[in-house]
Amino acid sequence: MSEDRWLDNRRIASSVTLTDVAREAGVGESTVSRVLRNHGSFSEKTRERVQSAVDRLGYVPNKIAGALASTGSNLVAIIIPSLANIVFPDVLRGAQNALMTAGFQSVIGITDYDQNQEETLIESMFAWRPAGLLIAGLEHSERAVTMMRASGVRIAELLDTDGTGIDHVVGFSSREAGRVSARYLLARGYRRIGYVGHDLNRDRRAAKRLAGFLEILAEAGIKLYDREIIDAASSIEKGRAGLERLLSRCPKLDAVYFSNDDMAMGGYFLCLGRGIAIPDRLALFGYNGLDVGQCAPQPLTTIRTPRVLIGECGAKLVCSDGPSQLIDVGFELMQGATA
Amino acid sequence: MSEDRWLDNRRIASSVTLTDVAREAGVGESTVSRVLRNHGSFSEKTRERVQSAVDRLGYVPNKIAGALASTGSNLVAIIIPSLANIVFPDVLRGAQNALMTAGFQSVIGITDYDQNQEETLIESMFAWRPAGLLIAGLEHSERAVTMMRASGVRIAELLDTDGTGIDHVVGFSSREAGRVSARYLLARGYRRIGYVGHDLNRDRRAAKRLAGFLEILAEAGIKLYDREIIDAASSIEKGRAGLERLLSRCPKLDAVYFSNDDMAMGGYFLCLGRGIAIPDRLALFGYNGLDVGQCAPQPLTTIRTPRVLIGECGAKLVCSDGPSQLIDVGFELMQGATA
DNA sequence: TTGAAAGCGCTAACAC
DNA sequence: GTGTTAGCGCTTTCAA
Repeated sequence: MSEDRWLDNRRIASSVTLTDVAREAGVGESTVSRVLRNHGSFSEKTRERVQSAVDRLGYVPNKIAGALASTGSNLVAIIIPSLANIVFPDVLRGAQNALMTAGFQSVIGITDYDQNQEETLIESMFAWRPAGLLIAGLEHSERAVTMMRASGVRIAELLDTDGTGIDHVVGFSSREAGRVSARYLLARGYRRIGYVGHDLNRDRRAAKRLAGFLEILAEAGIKLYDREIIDAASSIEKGRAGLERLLSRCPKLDAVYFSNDDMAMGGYFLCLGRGIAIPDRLALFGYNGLDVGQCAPQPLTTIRTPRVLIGECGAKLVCSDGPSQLIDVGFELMQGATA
Repeated sequence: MSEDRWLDNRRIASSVTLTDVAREAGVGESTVSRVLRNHGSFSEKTRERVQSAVDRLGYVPNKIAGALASTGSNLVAIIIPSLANIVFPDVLRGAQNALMTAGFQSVIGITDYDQNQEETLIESMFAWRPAGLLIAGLEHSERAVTMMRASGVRIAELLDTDGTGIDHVVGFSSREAGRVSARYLLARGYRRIGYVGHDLNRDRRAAKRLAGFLEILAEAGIKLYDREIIDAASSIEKGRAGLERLLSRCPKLDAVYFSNDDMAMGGYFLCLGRGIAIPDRLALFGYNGLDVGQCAPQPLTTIRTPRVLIGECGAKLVCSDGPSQLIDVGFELMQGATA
């Protein structure tokens, strides 16, 4: 250990340095560095001596120093709104998977759907000079956009293609998902259609879906029968409560469009409990294509979104250089038994 | 910008340094550092000049350099087996929340339930000299334990208390959860009890629950009627398939203990679809206390685990110094309508 | 209250 | 194939 370090109790264990290894192995520092990174040339004999010194000392390279010296880290920043909505763990999973494979590590931040928080996070992540940034959505504060542009860091904006991106964009059109849902319900003959949703000010993509949905209804000369918006994050319980309230106001509804599958499952459970016949008495339409909906006795009619794939694609783009890309991964309408 | 940097196109934008700020503000580097960290003394006038220079230049402090100089980062490593099982996003959520509040950033790693992978991750995270490490479970490879011990990094092992920890431990006894479940079913009079579970070699805590469950059955002189183990991660679909197979072998079962709520929901859906009366014809018992189970027409009888809390506690412990603690957060049996 | 200077542990020329 | 040396951008004494 570097002499004076013996005095510092707290850090003895973790402060074996490359210099120590070099001394132990009886070679120069740069030689150790070369061997460890397997870069440049050295003899087999040297590699063995270094390796054995590393093992003997229990040396763990200090990436902080490494990153500073080589101006570049293997960190990739990921910024998402929440972990409570399954969408984001799924995206994260795809991203993590691709990143680890490529030798990157992810630093994550949660905005709680708050643009100020997002701004703060971007700044503090950039302070680590990440190799890339994956971020949910296309809507950011002006300052956030400026920072991202100025950073020189590769960016991938995920989950949405309705708008303009900064660098890479991977997702699909939420508006179009809403449109497709509306066309489907209309084609099946439903006319007294209600909506049960959650906090649209925060979940911008849910708002876009509803906008697309209403657009098609309007084209068909139909207006939404009624809507029930819950001022909270989406959940099964909120979906149940929302539909309950909506039905008590409008018993004549023949179909309900939900802001996502969680909400729709709540509605489904309500109907099951009350003996409301699905889809004859009431049709239900969700969004996301979650397992829970697909395994129910009557699979939920919904739209499946390739969340894991989006994370993967974004991660790959950000790790490789090349021109900015816009990748529309699409979505798929799953005809179940609820609409 | 530092003169020679003008030549390096790729990094112009992000390479305003503290030196640049000092020059722009007409003060010394250490003064800028003090102002930025709000530490040490400086005049109000100076703070304004520095702040304005920072804004003008769009300076973002380089934490890599900062961490190297001060030997200490604000990074906390989090290592979990998976993101596909809701348990871990929940733990992560709790941890993230506490960490951000305390000014830390989290670097996450996924082991995919693989101890070698875990070992590799621990090593590469330690290379960033994190302030702490949150890791799921108490079972690690020998080398992993050695590295954790030697690192000097504060560790919190989460979700399990059945075993010996390295530093802090936050969780509850999985064995005891299994025992409580068995006692409950026995007390309700069930005797022909089956088990439907997922890959126990990988999910050690599920294995411990089953062990506790069997222990109580054995004490009562009862043996498990039959079991169906699916060699895959838990999911609603696998739960359904598992129960289906089990029932075809043992139509006389009167209760089934599932490895978790996902699996149990699959079983629940199977019964719903087949018109199997719950709990009279067949009782179902889960684990985790997920929303989906609690919102079903017949709430699932299960054990609620304080996942978010565990993440929070672990994070707080790791960020503050103090003696190693063992915190048993307990769990709660939720009597639903399925058993 | 402020500045100068010596590192933090590593990488990357550049000699040899 | 290997060692020497000059930084990377910051924090931290220590004087002034």
